[in-house]
Amino acid sequence: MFTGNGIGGIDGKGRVGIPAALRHALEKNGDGRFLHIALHESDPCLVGYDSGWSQHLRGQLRDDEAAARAAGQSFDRANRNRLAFGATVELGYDASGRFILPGDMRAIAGLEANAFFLGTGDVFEIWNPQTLIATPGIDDRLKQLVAAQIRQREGA
Amino acid sequence: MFTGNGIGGIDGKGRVGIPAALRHALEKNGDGRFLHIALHESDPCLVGYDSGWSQHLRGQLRDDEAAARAAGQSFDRANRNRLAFGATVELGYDASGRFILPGDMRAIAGLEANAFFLGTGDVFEIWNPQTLIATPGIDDRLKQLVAAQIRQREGA
DNA sequence: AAAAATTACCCATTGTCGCCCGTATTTTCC
DNA sequence: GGAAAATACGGGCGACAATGGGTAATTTTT
Repeated sequence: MFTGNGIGGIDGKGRVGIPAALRHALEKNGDGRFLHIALHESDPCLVGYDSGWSQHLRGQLRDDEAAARAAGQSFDRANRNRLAFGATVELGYDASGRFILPGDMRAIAGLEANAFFLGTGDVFEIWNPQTLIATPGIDDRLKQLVAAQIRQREGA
Repeated sequence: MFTGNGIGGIDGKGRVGIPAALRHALEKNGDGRFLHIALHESDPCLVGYDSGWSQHLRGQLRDDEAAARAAGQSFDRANRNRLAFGATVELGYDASGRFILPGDMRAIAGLEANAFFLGTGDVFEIWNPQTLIATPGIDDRLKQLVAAQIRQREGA
């Protein structure tokens, strides 16, 4: 379970630090120091999860296909798999919880100096804080939370 | 399992480099430095896989046919088999992961200077990046990934 | 059969990535 | 409040990925 939130810095070498709260959840369910990063379905951010959840996702994909077939519906396997496997990467992180994000993913999420990590239960999201604040439809209290953390970080 | 994606360059001698992420998957399941290349059944790209998967293909086709029958859809077995078994080649690649694509296959996929490799689970696809972006029905997020990688590669 | 082209294999260079260590700052616990 | 642990961050170094070029063996052509 991924709960809580936090800001991880991005250094000059492009290394992104995972806040401790979420890192502990990763190490609990995954094996080794690996995490999976995918594109978010609808919002301009990334999604992260452990290898255990990744296997769960694959099983779900299989079940979905079987269900669609049983119901006589069409199932676009090619495109589902392209997203599920192609637009997902497995990355290793070092002992202090930093991983290197591929440049293309970093560009899509618009990540620069800071990355805001947000636990959402099964997975967590990675945002550019400014982008989150600028995105409509997100609860104001959450935005205030992000703004406060940014202020605190830059104040110090 | 083929996951992730990447761009492999095509040099003046026609050698295509396999990105490391997918190459590792190849070496895990295949024996020796060989890969199988086939034509994609519906899209203007190529399909690649290891020698282990080539043995599973027969069963996969059977399952597909049964599923199509059950769903009341048509299934052109003759042509599926022609594609799956006739239009494939086994190629060797060198120690740094490069192979030489036969001219006809290269022409069909419209490959020029760059080849975009896309993992889709059991197999991976090889695209001309421009073609992928121009092909309808493919998720926008994937197209953004490709575009970002091309930009990054040519920017540097 | 000789010459030319093609292919497979090998070596060298460059740049990047992954891993490790040291250090400063914060948090926790006694 | 002080000690100890944990977190976060910067830098260095080795390994590997990517790319270019060269050479020998095989095939094709003349």
